[in-house]
Amino acid sequence: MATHTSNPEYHHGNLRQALLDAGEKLLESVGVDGLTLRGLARETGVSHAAPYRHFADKADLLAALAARGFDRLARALVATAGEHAGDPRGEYLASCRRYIELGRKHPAMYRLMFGQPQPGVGDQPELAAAGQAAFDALTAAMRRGVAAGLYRDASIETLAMAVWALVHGLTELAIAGRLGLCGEGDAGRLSEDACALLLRGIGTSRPGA
Amino acid sequence: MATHTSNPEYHHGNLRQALLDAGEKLLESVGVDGLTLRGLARETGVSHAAPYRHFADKADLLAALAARGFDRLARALVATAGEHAGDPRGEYLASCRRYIELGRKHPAMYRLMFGQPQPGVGDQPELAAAGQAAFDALTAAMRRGVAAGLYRDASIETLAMAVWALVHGLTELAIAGRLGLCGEGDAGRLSEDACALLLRGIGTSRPGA
DNA sequence: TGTACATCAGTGAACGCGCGTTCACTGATGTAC
DNA sequence: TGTACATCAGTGAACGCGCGTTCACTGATGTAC
Repeated sequence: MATHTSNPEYHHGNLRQALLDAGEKLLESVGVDGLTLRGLARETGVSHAAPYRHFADKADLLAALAARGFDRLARALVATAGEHAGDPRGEYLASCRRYIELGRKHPAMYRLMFGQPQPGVGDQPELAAAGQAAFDALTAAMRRGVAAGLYRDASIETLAMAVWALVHGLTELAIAGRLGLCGEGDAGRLSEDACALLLRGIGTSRPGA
Repeated sequence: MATHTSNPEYHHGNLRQALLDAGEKLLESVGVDGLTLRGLARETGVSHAAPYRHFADKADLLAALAARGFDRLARALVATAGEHAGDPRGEYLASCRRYIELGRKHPAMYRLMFGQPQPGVGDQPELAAAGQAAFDALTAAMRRGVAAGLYRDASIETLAMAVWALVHGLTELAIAGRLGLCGEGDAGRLSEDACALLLRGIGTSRPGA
């Protein structure tokens, strides 16, 4: 029952979490392709064999990392919903903004989540569940919008996928440095405008036009 | 002036093209991460040092490969425009469809084009030009639509980026196997509907609603 | 038409590298008595 | 409270691997005379 923090050298106590924390940091500094199990152990101050106590192999570690990313995304969407209860239009715009910001802030993590950098990553049930939860958060938001009469009567799946694809595309293009190729290029404004245009398309109202 | 095809064993004649051809094939069978210079040489039936006659290093080869992808994309968009001259709405829908199909057919190539798999790939001017050409094709299409009164008076950049982000997002999600998570999941129909919804948002007309 | 030579495109041996993974081990921890 | 022991988490040496890249070379080609 005693806490495990007595000796920070040996019997680390929470190596699994520490590895995932370091993994997120390394991911951003060195990219998905540069992330190695050995580098991760180095960063964590542990022998290169230690991670194998907590992860079956590299793909397993990567999947756990990606699952973390989806968790964070889902939580961000749920939080945004809470901040805009009863205002589905505000929720829509804020959710889009938040989604894109999150991806741009952690580009390597975002790409890990949606890439299949290593064969086998997709097989992990923990990862699949986390991804599904993030999509469910988005679907729930669309459902609220339909109930409130914000969106027209297309199927929820179609609405959710259209929105997801747009914000995903904006995020990926921003990460790739291709948002605003024409020069003026305020990527943030472009994203906002694009999301507003889609809202016009999926919405019932005819705001200012 | 004589053709170089006399001896297929030595003095290959067109190794550069052959390497790029093999590169496209390998890309699809083995993925970006699995593509190696040595594997490429093997596939082409040439020693592993031979590619260095034609490419400075691996990043250079990858950049040339990605440039090819953008070339094809640009040409597909231009061809689609030709097939729908005077019908901007038809052009919009056909272009979206064609874009997504092309990406789904060559997922690894598509990801190479928009990823930064190796540091330095983005520095290649040939690649930058090819990417710009593809985007220009899309921008030109939007300009025609505005001239024809199809789209409202948002800036061309905003219109083009909104469309690009949506088709890019749809393509990436499809590649990642995340289009149609809800089960019914006809990814093709979802894509069509999403593009039509955006058209409603960017368009001037109020078709059937 | 024939020979000498410069040029060019490939060859194959070799380099060093860091990786993922395994394995026998050892040090720390907590529990049973 | 004190000792014996099972369990667990980490260590460090070792494995084989395939990679990107270099280099001195050789075989083929085309041109000058």
